[in-house]
Amino acid sequence: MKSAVTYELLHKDKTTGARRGVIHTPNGDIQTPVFMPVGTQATVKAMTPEELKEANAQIILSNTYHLFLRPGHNLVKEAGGLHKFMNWDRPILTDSGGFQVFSLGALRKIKEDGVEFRSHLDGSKKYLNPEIAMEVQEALGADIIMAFDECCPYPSTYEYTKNSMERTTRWAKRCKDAHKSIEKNALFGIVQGGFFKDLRKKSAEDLIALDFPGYAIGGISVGEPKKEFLDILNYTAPLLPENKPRYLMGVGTPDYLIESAIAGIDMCDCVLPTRIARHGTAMTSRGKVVVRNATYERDFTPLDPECDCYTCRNYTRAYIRHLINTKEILGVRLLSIHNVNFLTKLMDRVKIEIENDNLANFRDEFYQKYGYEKV
RNA sequence: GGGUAGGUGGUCGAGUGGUUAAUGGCACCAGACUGUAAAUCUGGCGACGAGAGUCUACGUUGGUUCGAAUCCAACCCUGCCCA
Repeated sequence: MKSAVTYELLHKDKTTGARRGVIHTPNGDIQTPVFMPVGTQATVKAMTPEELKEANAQIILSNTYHLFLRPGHNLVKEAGGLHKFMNWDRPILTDSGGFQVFSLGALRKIKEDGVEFRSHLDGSKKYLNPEIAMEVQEALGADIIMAFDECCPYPSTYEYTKNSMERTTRWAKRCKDAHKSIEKNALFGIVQGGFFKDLRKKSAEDLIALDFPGYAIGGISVGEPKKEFLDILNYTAPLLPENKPRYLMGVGTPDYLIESAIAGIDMCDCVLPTRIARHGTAMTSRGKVVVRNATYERDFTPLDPECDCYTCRNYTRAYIRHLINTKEILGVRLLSIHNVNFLTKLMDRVKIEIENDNLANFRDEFYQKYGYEKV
């Protein structure tokens, strides 16, 4: 049976090995490497689908756990699926709820069969396991769905990480067995193993044996130093099949996105651009601009002089600072629009640099301009 | 004119003899944020000082007391009620 999602490699950067490709999905093609904005509750906070398209967002994320609690996957199914429900006709990826096993730490209990949650909304008991995560995600109807996993905290012991990783692999098998709508959505496996290379290798091997149509790396970018992040990323990414999409979960910052592409990653997602937008910060070609700070009170220039997004074409730092400081909704909207644009444009640039076999140079230029230190 | 309630740090407002440079909220100033429990959270917020610390502060002036934002007196100002 044909997988819902396939990967086509177009070009490999000769200096780094970064991959320029296309992911074919039921709702259209995705040019990679790609940054995917996160819309946990069936909306990328503060942005309309039209604005996302104008920002050249090719695919967005949504979340099993959150939609399971509210409004319920059956309601979304009744609405005609997530695409129709939220008026987004491009690809969607749903996360499995595995990240909530991590982020809702105190509110959940992990067992072999699955995870018992206390709802963060009302404290009621909820239950997710591989089979339920599949049922929910199939009802939502995303193009790419994720295996139910556990994302380990940093730091975790070897023993804890090993047990967790092995359970995640068992869960992945159960997800695969439970997954029915193979032609409608592709199920990706998630490599775990924390910060231990032998565990990463074992996880990758066991998951590859299960033959998923795509693979994710989970459990990094969870608070560790950048050096450790790069170490595990650069070790793990090459373990994954060449002919399938590689997805690094939860990244992130501009430098991490470039490093990910260099490591041979095709897809990344992150809440960061929209979250820091809500908290008053813009990502720009010259580094972070905390536009709510007093220094921008009389700065009548755009957020980023090199940006041509809707926000930068029309509004000044001083005005956006005023909107943020007066808690006007428009401030959050304008910053979100800009930040998502910034990252999608960054990835557009990365694609061109890969095609020109120039990604390594571009990274160095970018680091210098943005103000990052090389690790 | 009489009565009454009150005047506290940028602001609103606690405190009614000592552990009070003075609770809180807001405003303001920073920081954090990476598969979203996040339009959230953390810290700072009298002056000088790197710091220990020093100084100046609760309408004004005087007084009581070892010690006062807190008690007393006079005065100034504000709200409300009565003339």
